[in-house]
Amino acid sequence: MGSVNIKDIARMCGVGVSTVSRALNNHPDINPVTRDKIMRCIRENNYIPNNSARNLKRQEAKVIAILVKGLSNMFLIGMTKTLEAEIESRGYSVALERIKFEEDEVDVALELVKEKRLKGIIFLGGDFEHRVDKLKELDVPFILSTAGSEPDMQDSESYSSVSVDDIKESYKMTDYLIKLGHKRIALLSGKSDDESVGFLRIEGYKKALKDNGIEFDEDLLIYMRDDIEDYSMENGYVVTKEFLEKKIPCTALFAISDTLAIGASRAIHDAGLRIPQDISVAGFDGLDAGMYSYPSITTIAQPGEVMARETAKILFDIIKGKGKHKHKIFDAKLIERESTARR
Amino acid sequence: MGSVNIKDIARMCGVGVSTVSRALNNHPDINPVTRDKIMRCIRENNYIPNNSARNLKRQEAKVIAILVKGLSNMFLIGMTKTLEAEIESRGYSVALERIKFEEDEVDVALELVKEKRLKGIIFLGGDFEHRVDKLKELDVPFILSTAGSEPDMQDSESYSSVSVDDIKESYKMTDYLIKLGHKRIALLSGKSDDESVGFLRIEGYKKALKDNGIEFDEDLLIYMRDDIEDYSMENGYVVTKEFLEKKIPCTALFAISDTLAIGASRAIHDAGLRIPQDISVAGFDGLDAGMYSYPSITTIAQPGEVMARETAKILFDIIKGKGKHKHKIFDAKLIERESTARR
DNA sequence: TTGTACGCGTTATCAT
DNA sequence: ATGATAACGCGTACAA
Repeated sequence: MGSVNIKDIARMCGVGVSTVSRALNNHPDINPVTRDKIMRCIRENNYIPNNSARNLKRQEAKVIAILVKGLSNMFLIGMTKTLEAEIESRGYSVALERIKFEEDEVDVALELVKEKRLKGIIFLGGDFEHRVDKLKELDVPFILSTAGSEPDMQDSESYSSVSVDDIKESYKMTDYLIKLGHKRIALLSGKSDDESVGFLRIEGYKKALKDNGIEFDEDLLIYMRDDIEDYSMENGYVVTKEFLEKKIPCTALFAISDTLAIGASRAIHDAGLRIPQDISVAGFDGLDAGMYSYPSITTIAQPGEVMARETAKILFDIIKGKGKHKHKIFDAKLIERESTARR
Repeated sequence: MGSVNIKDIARMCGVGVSTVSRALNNHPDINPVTRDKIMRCIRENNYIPNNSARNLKRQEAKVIAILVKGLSNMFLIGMTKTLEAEIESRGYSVALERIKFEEDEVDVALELVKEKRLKGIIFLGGDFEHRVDKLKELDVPFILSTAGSEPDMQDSESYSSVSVDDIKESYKMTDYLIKLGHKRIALLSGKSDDESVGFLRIEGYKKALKDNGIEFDEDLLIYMRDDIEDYSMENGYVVTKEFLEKKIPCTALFAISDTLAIGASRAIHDAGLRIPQDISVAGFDGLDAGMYSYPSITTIAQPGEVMARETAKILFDIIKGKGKHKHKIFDAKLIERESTARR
């Protein structure tokens, strides 16, 4: 009784295995009567088809994999929801896979393609700086969604991408803060060795400073710690606390994620400073968490839903053969909230 | 060139498939020289074994599945991390599966057992009120972790469970608020038809009121909306806003999750009320988010890490045959923070 | 130490 | 409409 299989069902119903298979996959050419008989038998015996065997044998699978880098990224989780809906509405199913920070998303993808006969892959987050060659091994259509928008990656015709312009958006926020009268703006960035999103947002920050005639000050650059979870509130709290203890003068802090900004805000409160009177705080992403914070966090809101829908559209166009690979960049929106004020 | 398989590798190396297989799974009895030759060939040709075929053939798989109900539950995500570490440290690998709210976790489990030859299953969250019979179909050891601790489920000897006593902990918080002088305490609970955690926490709340001679007032019971994501800040915000507009007198609000409490806090601010001076707010779970909020949220902190470690321990004891199924209940800790004050 | 052959549970092909 | 049978790619007993 370890496990009942298709053969057992066939024997019990007095039919061949292929008939059972037909019933299972509601094939057209099968007598409705036998079909019902078989289905009843299946239910009565709690028969569950073995997916490994199915995947092994099946030719085409109508499955799209979504590979998310990091499970705790709320922004990506939100996109996942939209993506799932989009994919399922097209009659495909979703294989959601979570990639740990130390894992290589491309390796996982390669494995998954073999295992599940995927029709397409969506990479959510993650950085692909040095993996472009490896990506080419993938022989199914794939799309990089909200990965760092490095200019040199926009060229390829072998895959698609959807993202915001991290440099531009970071510039936008920095410029906004400067226009509010801030001159000494701390930047709470990624890990010190980040060559993707974190790096790009630093670039935008520097560019905005330069265009406004403000000199870049290394002391105002705060790096995320790599012994604490990436982009966590805790990380934001800890590094901001350390920063504030150095008493480096500044009137604004721009964190490259809302979660970091929330942690930073708390550290600022704990230091006896008021937001935004003593110091303005800004984030990035447009998470709900920033909106329900007190004070609510001024942020660069990425159009997650729109991006997710476009991601699905591009991918399916390619799968259906009615489109080439595209590289699409979306505008994010600066949302002014309570955490920033004129200086 | 769609895909290179083990036979191709064997042919290219001039060896038999079993030798390649041995190299892959670093079997003991294989000549190191041939082994290296094969491994090099494998790398050069980007050969990746097909997991479906492996799962199909393999007898024992050393895989534990973690089935998480709802991807956005921060508390469960935290537990997942600890669980993964515990499982991997024992030489097993993890199959993490996310169950949508409308999906049946038991069905998914049943399927997964067949597909991956699991050694054990950990259910994280979810409610199993009416599925006890279905659970019995599972022929691998499993454990319910932080599912609602219904008394009648503690009996079974066919599975384990780890949880907090929801009634007791809810009682604890309610009693704490009462002792602070609050008499009219709003309860922000689960969906109106919740028969699991939400229901139990209402029970604890009612019991505390009764023991303190306070009459239960239906008007103070706020239900989560089911057209907004469960336990989200947005849900907490919306229902609290509606509640406040009714002007029902109350001096404290106890939400059955920290995320709900954060949303509620924002609604309270928006209504022009101060926390905790005008109204005290309390949560449940002990999330980081509540700690970094301003004001920080008084909460019932579940010992997530300890529970996760114990979950792994119990499960592996059973797998190794050196333990019976257990039902363990942990104490949660009331953490006083800024959001509650004496009346 | 290495190779051959069978079987895992299913779907696809080809008869009937 | 239905049944027998050959794959799918791999691991493993068994033979060499």
